[in-house]
Amino acid sequence: MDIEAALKRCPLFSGLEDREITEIEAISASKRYPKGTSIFSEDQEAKGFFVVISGRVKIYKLSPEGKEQILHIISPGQTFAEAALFDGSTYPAFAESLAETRVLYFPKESFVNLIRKNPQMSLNMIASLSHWLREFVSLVEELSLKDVSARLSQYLMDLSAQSGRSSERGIEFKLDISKSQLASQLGTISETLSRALRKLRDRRIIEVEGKKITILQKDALEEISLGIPL
Amino acid sequence: MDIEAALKRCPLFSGLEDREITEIEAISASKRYPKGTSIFSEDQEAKGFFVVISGRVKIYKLSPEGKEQILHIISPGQTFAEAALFDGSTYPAFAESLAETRVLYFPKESFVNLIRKNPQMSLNMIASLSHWLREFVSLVEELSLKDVSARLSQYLMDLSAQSGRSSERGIEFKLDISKSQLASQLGTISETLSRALRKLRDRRIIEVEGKKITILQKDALEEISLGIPL
DNA sequence: CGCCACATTGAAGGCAGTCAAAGGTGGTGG
DNA sequence: CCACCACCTTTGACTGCCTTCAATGTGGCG
Repeated sequence: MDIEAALKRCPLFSGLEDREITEIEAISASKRYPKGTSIFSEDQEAKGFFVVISGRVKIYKLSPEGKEQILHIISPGQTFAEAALFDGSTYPAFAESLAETRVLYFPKESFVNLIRKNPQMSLNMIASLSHWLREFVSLVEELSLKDVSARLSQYLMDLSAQSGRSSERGIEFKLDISKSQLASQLGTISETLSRALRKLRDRRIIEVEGKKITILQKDALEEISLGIPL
Repeated sequence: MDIEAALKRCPLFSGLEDREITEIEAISASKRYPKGTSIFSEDQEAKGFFVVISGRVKIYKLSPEGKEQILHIISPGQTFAEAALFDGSTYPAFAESLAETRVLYFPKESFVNLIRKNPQMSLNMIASLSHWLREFVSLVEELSLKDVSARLSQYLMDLSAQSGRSSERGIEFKLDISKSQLASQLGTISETLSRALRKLRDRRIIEVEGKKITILQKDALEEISLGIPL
């Protein structure tokens, strides 16, 4: 993955001149993290923010007992920890690479200056933060108002819409993370996720083969995702 | 409550000239909602955003079965629905007045123009969104990783820090919303909240008299809020 | 081939939600 | 001023979803 290509398809930098992109690149530092490396920890001082070039990063919280709640998984071209630069002085969660990952790192000071000088970037930042906010509203809604089956169904619907391809049996796609990580993202644990998947399988709504999922009854899955009782 | 006073202590407009404040006021419309009035509904087209002048507004989600999750309660001087203007075209939740409420309403188009022209306001908006984001991270953490007692204790600690006064028995303050609304904000229902309060009372950690709370053992309350088992 | 992390399944227990009923409170109109 | 009513709050009994604990299965990789 090329650095400039990643920057250009990053919403935060869209609508900028090549000249400006070059300027932006100039204040950044490239960093590399092997799989499973901590990028920053909760409450650590927020000295900069990140753009993922390749690999993937999970942003998560931990309970005192060690249960993990994934807030978001960041893919190439996406940014993270922007908000930490503008409110408070620490990162609000943990960040860890899920695979070998390359990022661009932007030190707080120079990036804030850049934004001050560049109205277009301000607007992009507002759009980006607004989008994050909407995602968090969804997450809160799901955690508070829906059961695990509904959350799982929603996730499967979303993933199928974005990476599914129809086969003769239904819509087919692969989970892009391990099932225990998926459990963390859905606010539950792997045992419960396993049982929820099995229930959907037993009712012939989906098929599961390792990471491969086939949606057999899209309508039924959607109903469950909306929280309509079984 | 005076309109100009409310605008001036609104973080979104801080650092602006009086001239600019006047300009801002010019594009807004004043609206009044009796207690319990819907201001907008989920999925309704987002045509503007709001500043609360007086009264209070709850932003909330509803489950299909009618359970309510309050996302935030907005007090005078605070804004809401800004993010809806910059991502997607609909409001992501419901808004309803908790008391007789006056707001300033800013139509989307003219407000977006204002922001485009005013870099300081862009920065304020970024700060404001970043702050919201941090609050939502906390909410997700609490809902997913903490039990009702911990969430309640956290809430009481926060409220006591902001409006408590020490008496001879402990730190005293009043709940600023009804207990059923508090339950909704904590992601539970009034029966469960009632039992959680009773448990704290039985253990002589707090005293409860209607809306009046006295914290007798701050240390114990803090431990519970951190999720340390009883 | 054997290890190790991931995944699945079963049994048991707990926290919180549901249902139902009784007590309390504030506001309104007679 | 008081009585009534609507709404909020509390309590009890019960249910159920999810977690915990424990054990077994499985697949990829050195």
